[in-house]
Amino acid sequence: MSREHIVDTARRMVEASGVETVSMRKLAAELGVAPTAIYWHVGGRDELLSAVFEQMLTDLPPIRVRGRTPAERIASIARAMRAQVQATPTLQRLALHLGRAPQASFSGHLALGRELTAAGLDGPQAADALRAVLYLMGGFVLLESSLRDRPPSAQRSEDLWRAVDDPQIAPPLVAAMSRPADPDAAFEYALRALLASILPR
Amino acid sequence: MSREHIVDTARRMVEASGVETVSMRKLAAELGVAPTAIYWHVGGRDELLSAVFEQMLTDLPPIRVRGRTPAERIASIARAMRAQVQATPTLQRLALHLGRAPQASFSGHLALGRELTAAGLDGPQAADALRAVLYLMGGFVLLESSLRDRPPSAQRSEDLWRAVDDPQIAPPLVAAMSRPADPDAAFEYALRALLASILPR
DNA sequence: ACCTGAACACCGTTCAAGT
DNA sequence: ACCTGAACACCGTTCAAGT
Repeated sequence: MSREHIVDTARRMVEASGVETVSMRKLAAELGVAPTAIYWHVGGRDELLSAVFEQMLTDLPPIRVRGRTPAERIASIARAMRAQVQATPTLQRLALHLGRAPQASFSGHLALGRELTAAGLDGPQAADALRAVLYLMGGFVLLESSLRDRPPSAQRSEDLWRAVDDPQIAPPLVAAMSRPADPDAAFEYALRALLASILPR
Repeated sequence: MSREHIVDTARRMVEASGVETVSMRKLAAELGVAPTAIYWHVGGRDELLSAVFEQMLTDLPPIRVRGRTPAERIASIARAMRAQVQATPTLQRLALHLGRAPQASFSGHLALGRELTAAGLDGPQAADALRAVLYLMGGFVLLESSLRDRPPSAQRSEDLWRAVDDPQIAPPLVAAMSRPADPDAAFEYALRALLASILPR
């Protein structure tokens, strides 16, 4: 019944069934202990979740940079960050819940900073570029996750498009929007478009 | 004690203090009635919130399109959508909670479809472009809102940057990242960069 | 038709009491 | 030092009973 054992158990529960469903009482039952015993070792619920978050952070592998040109290397970082976020949905939900989203991806921020410096960008312009890439990546994964763990009653954008009959919109466009999006392709498209405008050539 | 009166009261409460804090019991107290009376008129909590969502949707003003060139007009739609989302944070939180985010911004989707058609784009390429703009806009506002209503304990990305000491990152870039971001400027920057690559010229 | 009251199965957290 | 039990102030929802 150490603090370590409690945090480990909480982490297993969070990873198995999500942040929301983990309660102090269920955790206590899992530990075979009274709910109030937990408060002696860790603080309240949010302090416990913070400890879980910190533990998961240390297990995060570093971001690997690939490619030769600056555009390739920056794109590879953005892809790696997105992949890491997608591979650790629980960590991301925790980060969001605790308001520590920046910390969960900060090693990627630094990697982007290094590549932009190497590409010859500097100062406010480099910061604009860095933030643009971060916003694009972060926005994408946030959107994707909010689409993924939607409630059962959720509507899909495709279904709304299928009912569209607007003479000012080309029918092939309506047809294309009525098919499910390929998020990977959409991300590649937007990322390339952004980087093409951002980087000096 | 009509269904209408209940939904109106729930809406006032949601707008005043957020989705999470509205409970059936508090709403009942506000109505001067037993909690269980609500169930006769509307269904459970989520059905009630759906009714509030639908009522708020009908009050949404249409998206206004400005500018002469396709790039200007598309940019104006993206800006208007972002402004509308920012002006209706309660509606957006409701949409997210209920999994109806697409519906909350669909008039903007259609406006983009019309402008891309007018710009001569069509089929899958137009759909790629449309989705890229939507993802950029949606991602931005999601990120901004998750930064805005962060818990009191939240860290800011600027504070993390202030502690950075990496010889491979130019000091002026570190300094720029240590200052708070201007979200409006970042959005304009990313939007322009994206549109410059997307639109045929 | 419409509302109440009791009840069920949950929450997080505090705090005095035990060992 | 570490744990329990009772208690407080909450949840959403069901359902028999009242008028």
